[in-house]
Amino acid sequence: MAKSSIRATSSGLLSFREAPAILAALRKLDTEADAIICDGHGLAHPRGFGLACHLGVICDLAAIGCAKSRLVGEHRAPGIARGARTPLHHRGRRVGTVLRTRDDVRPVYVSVGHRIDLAEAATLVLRCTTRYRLPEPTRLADALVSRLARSAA
DNA sequence: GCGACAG
DNA sequence: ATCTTGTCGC
Repeated sequence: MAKSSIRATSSGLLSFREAPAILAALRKLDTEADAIICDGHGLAHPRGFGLACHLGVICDLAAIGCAKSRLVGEHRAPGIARGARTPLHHRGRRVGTVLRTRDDVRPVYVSVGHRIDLAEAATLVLRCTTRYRLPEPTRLADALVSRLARSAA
């Protein structure tokens, strides 16, 4: 698909593409989830309601957005050390935290999804990133998907 | 009006 | 996201 046409107009609609599959997967879990760490944004969104918000409200669970890149907002560069952070603002509002999860790696964009505040969200992300840039749950999911994609070929 | 734009 | 080449570090 051309990167310019449909992709451009569908920006900010990640929820509508991925939420159905994610919800189906959550229903298959043997154990009940306590919180959801999303590979995408929460409040740091064009309409203030990203994937993490959708999933949190629908599942009535704590949810946080932990995106690999910026969608909206402005910020300064956080310090170079793990744990360093800087606020993300959009339209005069604090919508997230740009957090360095490892020394000298690109920071992640943390934002509130549902039933959790920004400080707690950042803390949880840090607790899940003792070893890699992205939260362990996200890494495990990515690894599983690429493994399945490989075996499907 | 044009470009930017989570994964 | 997906693909691909090249480099870096444990």
